[in-house]
Parts: sequence; C-alpha cells; structure tokens
Amino acid sequence: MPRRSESLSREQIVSTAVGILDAAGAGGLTFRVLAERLATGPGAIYWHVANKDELLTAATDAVVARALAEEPASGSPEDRVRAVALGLFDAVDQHPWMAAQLSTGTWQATSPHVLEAVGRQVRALGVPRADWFVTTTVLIQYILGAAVQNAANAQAAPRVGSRGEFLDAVATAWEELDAEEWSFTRTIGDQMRHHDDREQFLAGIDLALRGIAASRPQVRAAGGA
Amino acid sequence: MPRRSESLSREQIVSTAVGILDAAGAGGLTFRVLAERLATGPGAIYWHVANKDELLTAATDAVVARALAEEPASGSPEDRVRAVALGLFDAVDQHPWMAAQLSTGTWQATSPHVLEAVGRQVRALGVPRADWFVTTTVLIQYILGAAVQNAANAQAAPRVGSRGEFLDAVATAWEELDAEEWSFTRTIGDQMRHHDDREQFLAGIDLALRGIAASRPQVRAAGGA
DNA sequence: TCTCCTCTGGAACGTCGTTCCAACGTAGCT
DNA sequence: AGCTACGTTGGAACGACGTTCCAGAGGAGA
Repeated sequence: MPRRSESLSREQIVSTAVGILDAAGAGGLTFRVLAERLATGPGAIYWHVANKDELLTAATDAVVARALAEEPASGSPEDRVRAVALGLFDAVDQHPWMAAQLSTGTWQATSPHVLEAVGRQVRALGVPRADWFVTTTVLIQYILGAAVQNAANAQAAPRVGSRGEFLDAVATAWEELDAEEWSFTRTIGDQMRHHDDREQFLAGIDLALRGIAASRPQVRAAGGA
Repeated sequence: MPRRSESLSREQIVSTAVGILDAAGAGGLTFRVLAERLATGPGAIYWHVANKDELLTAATDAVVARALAEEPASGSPEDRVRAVALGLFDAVDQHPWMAAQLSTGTWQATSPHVLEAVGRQVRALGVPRADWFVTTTVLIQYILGAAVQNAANAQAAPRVGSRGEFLDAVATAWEELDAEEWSFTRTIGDQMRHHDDREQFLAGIDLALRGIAASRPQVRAAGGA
C-alpha cells in the first residue's frame, strides 16, 4: 500500500473534522470516517490528536475564533455588544454540533477569547470597573445559553415538518391545556406561534442592556427595544 | 436462573438510573450497569424504555419536576423569581449530568413545566402581557445556560486541586497575559479569583430584573443588589 | 388443564474510541 | 554510499457500548 506523499497536520485534521461535523452532525464524526476522508488509518490521526475530546475542542476553538475574528469598530457601545453577541449566536446556529461541546466545560480553553471580546464591549458601555467580571460573565452565560438552546431546538423541530407547522402545533397544544394548572402557558401560545428566534435573542440582549443601564442611571439610558 | 418475583416498572428503572447518574456521572450509566443493579438483563429494560435517550430524558424530567415541585408563595415577585431560578440552578448543580441533557433539545417535553413555573412569576412582576413570552423565555435561557455552564465548570475544575487553587491559577494566568491583546481579561483576574458562582448567578437574575423594571418605570424599581 | 400473552434476561451483533505495532521514509552520521 | 535512529504511517485488533433477538418463565382467562 503506497504511503501518503505529504504528511498529515493537526490543522488539516481539525478543518476536515469541522467539514464532517457541519455536513453530518455531531454523530457523523467518527475516527474511521475522518481517516477515510484523509486517506489514512485511524492510528495516524492519534499521532496528531490525543483523543476525540481534544479534536472536538479544537474544532470548536477554530469556529469560535473565526466568529470573533474582527472586533466591531463602529456604532454605539450597545450596537457593538449586539454585534458580538449575534456573531456567536449565528456561529452556533450554523454549526449546531458546537452546542454539545459548549456545555462540557472543555471549551474553557477557548473561553478567554470570548471573555475578551465581550468584556471590551462591557467596558465601553461604561460599566463600573468593579462590575466588569460579573457583567461580562453573565452576558456570556446568556449568549451561549440562548445559542445552545436555539441550536438544540432547531435540531428537534424539523423532524415533524416545516417550522411554521411545528410552532403552530406546539402553540395549539399549549392553548388547549388545563386553565388552572397551566394558567400561564395557555396564554402565550400565540406569541410562541409568531416568534422569531433571532429577534427573541436580541430582545434578551436588550433586556440585559437595560439592566446594565439601570445600574448607572446617572450616565444615560440604553438603546432601543 | 430464578426469575424476579416482582416485575420491573418504568419508575423503578428511572429512579435507579438517577442514582447511578448521581453517583458515577453521565459516563457511568450503562445498560449493563443498570441491569446489574436491577438484577436483570439489558433486554428486560428495553421492554419499559425505548432507548437510552428516552431514559435520560425521563431522568431529567424527574429531577426537574422535583425542583419545581412547590411554587414559592411568599415574598415579593422579585424574590419568587429568585427562588424558582435558584431551585433550577441548584438542581443542575447537584445533578451535573443533566447539563448535557438540557442542551440536546430532548427536554422540550419537560419545557412546559419550566415555562409555567417561571412564567407565573413574570406575570406577577407586572410585565405587560405582550412581553410575557419573550421575557419568560429569555429568563429561562439565562437560568439554564448559567446552570449548565456552572455544572460544566465544576466538572472541569476539581481535577487540578481545590477550588481556591484552581481559581487562583486561572486568575494569575490572566493577569500575566499581554497588556494589549488581552487588555480586558488582564484586569479582571482578581474578580475571578474571589467570585462565588451562586452570587454571580443571582447577580445575573438581578440584572434581568432591573432590565424588566426599566421597561415599565411607571410601576416601581426592582429590588436587590 | 391448556393456551395465550406479557415480561424476562442472557446471548449475540455491529459500531465506536482507542491501542498496538510492523513497516516505511527521511535525516544525520560514519 | 551505506547504515542507523527516529518520526510517522495505517491497518489490525481490543474492549465497551447501545441495541436486537429470542427462548422461555409465569400468571390470567377459558
């Protein structure tokens, strides 16, 4: 059997893995499949990558780093927060396999990049220095939490039919619940039916921005709804 | 081989599974281990449970339902939001294996319980009806996102040493980063070193409450820190 | 008593992550 | 030029997992 001419590299392996993950989902990435794509055997991959966890972490790293690549330079501080947040949200939306990875804690190595990117905008918002850490980490927890759940919902929904049909089915089911036991859920079926995930996410960012602004009312109010 | 006297039940299987998950983590739950604990074979379990996903979903369901069991009745609306949020946060903290499950979207079946529990408090806060859905789902995304990441961090940290040592090591590493490229992260090392996860979580809830209050300033300001 | 039908539990299947190792090819030395 | 040492390859094999299969135990009804 002829041996490969040019040697494997870690970057090549990781970028091929991202390709497989994007095309086939988290379950589609196998050392055997990856080896076949690279025209080699599973053993060769282990020379460059310790195990599957490290491979998934590296893949997540690569995508997150790309999403954070350019810092938004124009616009109000609020708009720059929105830009960074949406960049991460969309990255997870387009690479749903990252959802599982972002919930394992292994991404802590990536974490500083996210912390720095969000933190700079928090600092620009005029948050008191003593609140920088808490404000930034709370924003990150919301951003990633919302992104992960959005990606998970997108995976769960399409098996039933179109998105519109799915939302309508859930909304209708809610509206038919018992009036006492489900007194709240019953009343929001229609809002569920017509909501948009990205707008909902941005509404959460705006809620946080209003909360931040309310903590230092002497400066000014946060931007629009 | 003698046959069991009393038959298996789905509830018995699920509660045994929760016990294994609590004791051995997500990786410790195996159909073989579970079968041995129940003094039966793997095949018998499949009569009551379709597959492992359904088992994990049922286990998560059971724990979440317990955490939401009693609705907080006393205190201000803000305090009741904090109580529900902390109940969920602590449940994930004590059953870290739920973190992976809460990020898969499979828990959508559980979702209405969480939605109802949080939504009732949002309604009590005096949020305009048109904002009920968005406000509630944003709160849930933050609560679960923060809980999941907290649980993941708790898994990642203890391998190095005590929590104090771990935080100190991370903080020190941050403080030694390049002053330009990491201009923000560098400055929050000390806040990282002395932070408390639960307080940080509650600070996030309070931030959201302030944001909610700021959206209807005609009523009153939110309480707390 | 006979006959279903529910439920059991052990064996077996295919796939996965991972380990092992014989062999290939190059760099550096003699 | 020949030899050796080492980094790297890639296929085979291992153990564990989720899941399926099926022979048969036990109780309920005729």
